[in-house]
Amino acid sequence: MKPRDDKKIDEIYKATLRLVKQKGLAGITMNEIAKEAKIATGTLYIYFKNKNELINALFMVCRNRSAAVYFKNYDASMPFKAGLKIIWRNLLNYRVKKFEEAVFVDQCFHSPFITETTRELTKKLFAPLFSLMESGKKQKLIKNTDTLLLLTFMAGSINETVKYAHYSNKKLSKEVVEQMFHMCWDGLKA
Amino acid sequence: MKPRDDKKIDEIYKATLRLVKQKGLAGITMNEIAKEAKIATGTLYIYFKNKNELINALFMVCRNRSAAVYFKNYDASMPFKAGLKIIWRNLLNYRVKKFEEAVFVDQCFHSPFITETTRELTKKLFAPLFSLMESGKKQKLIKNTDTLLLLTFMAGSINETVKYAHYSNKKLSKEVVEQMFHMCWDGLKA
Amino acid sequence: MKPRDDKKIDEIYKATLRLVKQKGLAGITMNEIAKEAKIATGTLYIYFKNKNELINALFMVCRNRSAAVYFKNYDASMPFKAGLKIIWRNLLNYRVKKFEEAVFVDQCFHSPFITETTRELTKKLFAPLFSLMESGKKQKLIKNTDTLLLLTFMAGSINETVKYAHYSNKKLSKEVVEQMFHMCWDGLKA
Amino acid sequence: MKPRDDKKIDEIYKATLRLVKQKGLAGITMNEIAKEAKIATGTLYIYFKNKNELINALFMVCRNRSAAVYFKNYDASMPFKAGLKIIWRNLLNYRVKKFEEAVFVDQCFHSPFITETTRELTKKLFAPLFSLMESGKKQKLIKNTDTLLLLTFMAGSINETVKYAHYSNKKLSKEVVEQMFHMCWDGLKA
DNA sequence: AATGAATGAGTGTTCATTCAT
DNA sequence: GATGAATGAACACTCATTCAT
Repeated sequence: MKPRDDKKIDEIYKATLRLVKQKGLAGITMNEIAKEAKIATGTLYIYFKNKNELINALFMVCRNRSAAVYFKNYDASMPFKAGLKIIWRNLLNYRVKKFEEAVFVDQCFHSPFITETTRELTKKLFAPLFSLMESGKKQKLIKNTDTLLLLTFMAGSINETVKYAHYSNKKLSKEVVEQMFHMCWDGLKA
Repeated sequence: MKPRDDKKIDEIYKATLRLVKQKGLAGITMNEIAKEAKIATGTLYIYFKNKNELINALFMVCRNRSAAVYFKNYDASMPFKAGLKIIWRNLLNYRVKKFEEAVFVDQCFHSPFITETTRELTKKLFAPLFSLMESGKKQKLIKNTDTLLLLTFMAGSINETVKYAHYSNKKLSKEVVEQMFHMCWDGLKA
Repeated sequence: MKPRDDKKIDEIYKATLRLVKQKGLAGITMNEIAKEAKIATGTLYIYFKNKNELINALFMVCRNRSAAVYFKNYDASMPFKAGLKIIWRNLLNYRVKKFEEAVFVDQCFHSPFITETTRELTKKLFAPLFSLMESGKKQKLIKNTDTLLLLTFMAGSINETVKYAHYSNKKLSKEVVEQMFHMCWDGLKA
Repeated sequence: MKPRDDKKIDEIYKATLRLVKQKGLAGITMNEIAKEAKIATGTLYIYFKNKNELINALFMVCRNRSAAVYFKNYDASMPFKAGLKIIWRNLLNYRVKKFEEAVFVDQCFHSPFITETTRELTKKLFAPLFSLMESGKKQKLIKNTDTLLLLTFMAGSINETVKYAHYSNKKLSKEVVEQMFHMCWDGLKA
């Protein structure tokens, strides 16, 4: 017997991400995904019930992966600014290194593929970041503003900057990254 | 091919924007657009050669409209911070009021519909904003960082915040808007 | 404007019947139906939402048509045997002349296409035949057996005979038809 | 290719009959058959070269089985009516007890699966019934009509009645069966 | 022999586009 | 110009069949 191959699932995911980056969610077909993943069309349907489920599954995988990465090297007992910088850097690194995943996730939010339940599950993943900000506020280190607004401010500047860097083919040098964090921190700090 | 029933063209645009917001670029068909615009499918093809051209035309319309709005009430002779605040507010207002347009434009960037030339045309529209930032840097009012990085920082926080507010059904109160600008300014300032 | 063409529906029906007779319900594809009806595949879907609805609609058309034919030249005031003979002959003629329809209807009963509601609607069409048998029983002209059993007996012999004649390429001569009715009548009569 | 695991072949046959009764020949797949028979898809192809051969083999099995049953307890030396009644009853019993087989065989006649040779083989099985009728005619006990017509008349009323009873969920009581034979006999007799 | 994953031609269905009215 | 029926290539998905284990 030929066992089900988990590597194949990964190939499918990779193929999908590559194609979405190239042509957007709007432009992908199941046939293309299969070809890109070097399997037959039918094989796709062994691993995923249909296109919808493939997209949703990949969406959740991306979200989970990113959440896992965000808190790498982070420890809740760190001083606030140090902890924030680590997470900030993780966020940036993730979006730079896994640019395709980031693009895919962004595209999904306004697509008919993502179900409401998938959308909601995603919120739960970022709780630790929320706590960090709350503690920053308590310590009067950052502005006493709505926590989600603070997070959005931080995320927004990262996301947009990474997009800009990617499409203008500029590498984010150490200096630029430091400048970026500097801007972000100045914006947040009390 | 393009007669002057501008009302009809506008209906088509509105219909498209409404649908893209609902279902994403991936999910709309020419038939749906026609139905939503209350015209026949064939009529669509009197006003636009094909789907591609419809999307591209609408993309350019949105970009032009937004560029026009960005510099409302702005005058290059204003003091830097006052000018910046006006533009900043215009940007925010545009994205809040014309949320559908913003979503559409964002979706287009990673779609097979937008041609490279359309993509490039869009850059030219924001020259005045570029100049403003340069002047701010000369006056040592803001950080001496790559101008595009500064712009991206500003735009990113606005975009993400508006999205957050929209999807969480929160209105951006005067206070919140002031706080947002405060964060942005603190981030930029020297 | 090109109006919707009722002739086309008829062409589709005819094509379907022809194909079902040739290859059975199991073997038909929408493409074949379209080709046989000399229209494009997509056109099929203007007139019928999907394969299921096409089959169901045709099923009902056949049943209605047959019900209409069964009672041609029949009048409830006729003497019982005369009336019965007319209906009997109508049944026979229908199944001979519209053999394709009869085959189609038979095939449908055990198919996944026919919905329960379609199946039930069909029962209502044969009420007059039911009344006739009841009256025959009251006049003690035919056996005092369950009416549906009498009807089934009559229908069964007709159906099977027509099939036999068709597949063995035998024409049902006047004499044979008389013999058949004779057998049927002898079977029914008290 | 065909090893002797007769149990497995039997399971496959049973599974097929069950499914055909449920969804018709049109609706079954090899996968479903395998699942219903509790074997792997590939195993199906060890026992049958392809779908066609499976259906044809099952068709022949059904025909042979039925032919065997038809003449149970029958002896050519019996008086005509007694012999006929035995066979008649066997036919009825078979179609009641093996309703699934009967449905399957009926469906096969108009399917692309059954080959012409299979169709022809089937005729040979009913020779004894043919002889019986001929002898009945010689003894002037039954009508002097085409023998196949007489047989068809008999078979038709049985088939249709069993279908009717099955789908209306009525059991055929001893009385009803007697009435049915009475009708059949009256129809046949000289 | 038995398994069920893998295949890809073929299915039902959709949809950008054309065309007769 | 306006309509919406007609088209057929292309899509999502299925399924008879094969094949590696």
